[in-house]
Formats: sequence, C-alpha cells, structure tokens
Amino acid sequence: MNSLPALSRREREVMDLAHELGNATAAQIQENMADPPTYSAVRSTLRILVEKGHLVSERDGLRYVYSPTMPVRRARRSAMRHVLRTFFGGSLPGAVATLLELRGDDLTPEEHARITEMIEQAAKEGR
Amino acid sequence: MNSLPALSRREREVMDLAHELGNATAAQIQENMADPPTYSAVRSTLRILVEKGHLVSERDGLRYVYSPTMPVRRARRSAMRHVLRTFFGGSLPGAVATLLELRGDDLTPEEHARITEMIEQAAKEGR
DNA sequence: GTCGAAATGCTGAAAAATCAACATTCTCAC
DNA sequence: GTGAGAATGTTGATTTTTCAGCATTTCGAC
Repeated sequence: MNSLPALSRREREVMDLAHELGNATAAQIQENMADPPTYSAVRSTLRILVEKGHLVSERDGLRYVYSPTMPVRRARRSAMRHVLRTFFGGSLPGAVATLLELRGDDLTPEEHARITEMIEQAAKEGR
Repeated sequence: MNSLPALSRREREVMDLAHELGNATAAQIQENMADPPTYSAVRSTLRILVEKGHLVSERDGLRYVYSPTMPVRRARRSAMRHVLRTFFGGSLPGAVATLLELRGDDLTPEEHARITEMIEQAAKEGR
C-alpha cells in the first residue's frame, strides 16, 4: 500500500516540519530546523523528497512551496498508530493517559477527572 | 539534557523494535524487522547504538540482551509530544480523537459517544 | 576431546546521504 | 535596461551509513 521509499534522518526531519507547517518554502523549512545546514543543502533534501514522492512542489510566483503528498488524516493516523504500537503495546488507555499528562496543567480538575474516568471505562472494554 | 547522538534510519528502526520488545537479542530484533539485513549487519547496528548510548547490552549466558537506556515513561512522553506537535498542532483533543479512531470498533457506541463528548469538553478549555 | 551450533569480534568495501559551491534565472525598483 | 536581491538548477566531494564476510569464542552432545 504505502510503497514510498524510506526516509533518511534529514529527510525525516524535513518531512516532520512539512507536516507541522502544512506547507512551506525552503527558507521556512530552514528557519525551523534545529541545527540547519545551508540553504542549498535544505533545497537538496527537498528535491530528493519530491523525487521520492513524499512532497509535491508548487510554484508560487518566484518560489516553490512544498507540501506533503500524504493526506493529513492518513499521516496522523499512521504516526499515531506507530507510537501506539511501539511505546504503548497497542494500549489505548495508556496512550491517552500520556497525552493527558503532557497537558495536565491546562485542564481543570473536573475535566481531568472526567477524562480519567473515561479512560477507565475504555480500559474495561477496549482492551 | 538529552544529548545522545542522533539516529540513522536503521538505528531508528532498531530502537523502535527495542522499545516495542522491551529488551531483545540480536536475533529477535532481526526477526521483527520488515526487510532485515544479515544477522551480522543487525549486530553492527546494535553495537553502534550501544556506543551512542541509546542501548545497554547485558550478557545473558551466551548471548547479549539489549534494552533502551531511556526510561520507558520518558520515551513515551517524548514520542507522544513529538507526534502531538508535528501532526496535531499541539491539539490534545485532535490527538485523542485520532487515537480513538484507531480503535473505534473496540468500543461500544455509548462509550464512543461519551469519549467524543469528552473531547469536545476538553477542546473548549484545554487549548 | 572434538564436532557443530550459536553467538560474538573485527574489519573494510559499497552505497547512500549530506552538504556546499557556483552558475543561472527571475523579478522588481530605479 | 541594468543592477540587486531572491530564488532555483546543477554538480561533485566528503562523510556517514549500511552491510557482509570471516575469524573467534562458547557451550553442549556425543
């Protein structure tokens, strides 16, 4: 089904930014990289990603704008499925619990309680 | 804080399996790889991962057993945070929704409805 | 003790990824 | 129309990754 060539480290980094930004120019990608190589190197990577079919480039006046070929919904599910399997043994409650931990402070106590209860419910049935 | 050297593609693949399996021998890792190289190559990668500090190896009779150095809890949070940011713009409700979709069929309709409601609640406050 | 199976130790060649340099094109202001 | 700025097109050297081969060690069966 999903037969696009695998990604190298840099390529993965750029793809993640492309997903995060939705679409982006070479300059934007470079700006958002942690330890960026030259502009030229970033463009190299982008070109390869287009060749591999992971990105599409669209001319926008002078520059190119790149966006992921995989639909957002599918990319989300795929990424989440991978994390779920790799780090949570497929346990949905475990994953939800960790998600809530990441943002625990933003939720009111009531909400947090309800969510926790929810998870327990799901735990009884869903696995 | 987290200054371990970055991972190449194969290294990442092996690390994911190490997390999924908890701990594993070279043979186990190889068995679980999608398109595995030779046993020898797998060992090479494992050795590098130990050198980089991502895995520890412990002698178990004849063979070595490898396990991730990063505590499970931390690895989980880190992975989830990355997915949350990259694919969901930090939106917790969005992430929970996708999680539930992945397992939608395992939940009764009532439970699913409650969860959905829950997410909407969280959306009003938690972001 | 010796043979075979299972594992590791070690090494280097082949392939891929990474990156930068330089040339070129395009657009706009003047 | 020309010069500056911003972007792309192209190329190739360097570095890293990937992988396999072969020697060695360990252990148990015979």
